[in-house]
Amino acid sequence: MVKTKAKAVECGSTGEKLTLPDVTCAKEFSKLAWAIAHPARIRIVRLLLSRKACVCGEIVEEMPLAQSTVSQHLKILKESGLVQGEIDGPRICYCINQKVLKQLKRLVANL
Amino acid sequence: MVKTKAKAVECGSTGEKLTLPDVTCAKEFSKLAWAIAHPARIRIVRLLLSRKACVCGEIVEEMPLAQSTVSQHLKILKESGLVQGEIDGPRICYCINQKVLKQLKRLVANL
DNA sequence: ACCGCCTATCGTATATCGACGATTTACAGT
DNA sequence: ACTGTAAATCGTCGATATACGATAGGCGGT
Repeated sequence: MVKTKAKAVECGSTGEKLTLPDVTCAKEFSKLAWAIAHPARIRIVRLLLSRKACVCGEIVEEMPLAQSTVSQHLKILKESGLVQGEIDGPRICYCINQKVLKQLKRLVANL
Repeated sequence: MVKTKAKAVECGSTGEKLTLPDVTCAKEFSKLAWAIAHPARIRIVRLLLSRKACVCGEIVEEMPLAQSTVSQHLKILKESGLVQGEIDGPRICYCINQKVLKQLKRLVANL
């Protein structure tokens, strides 16, 4: 049921203009927007960007939230594709997926 | 209870970089992201952008949703500031608030 | 003044989010 | 093999989102 879905989203990646107010990519777009539609997740994204990478524990320390809650937000971010986690020794190293972040920026910029 | 809240949000409007992964503006940002975190609302925004302005009835016709549901989404968009509605004769003319849209674009671009 | 159209709001049901503590799983080191 | 740490998952709860039909309000035209 988890399905992580790290599959690269194609929507808008070719740079076309998306002029149609169609259903086109609205779902993928909204999913990405959803990922940053919470203050805690925005903080996490900024944190990851400022440090390039981060283990979960560091994130927990920076936020006034329980570990399990942070883990939930990380899961949402991973499912959106914005964040990816690599097992790096004993811990898990989270980092921003620049490709997806760029896609999000492009989608918003093309609004 | 409606309160439209067209108040200009200051966050990021001066163009500073927002390097801190702080709580700064995370709430305002997430609120804007929230506004487009639903396929139907993205469609509405695109529709409004492609036509410059639009009455509610036209939007309802383009979407597979009940009129009351569309009205709800419009309310959310209005509360976020992204959309504003002006009473134009018998109907209500909705349009994008370019200032807020630009702010959203800036916030995302500065991620 | 009445009627019909357009939009907003109310009330309601269902689904999902957001938060937490408790538990389980994975891995490094002893 | 055992232990301890790190992270994910489970189970639960209240709050909120989403959707709809029904109803209320505003405005033009007859």
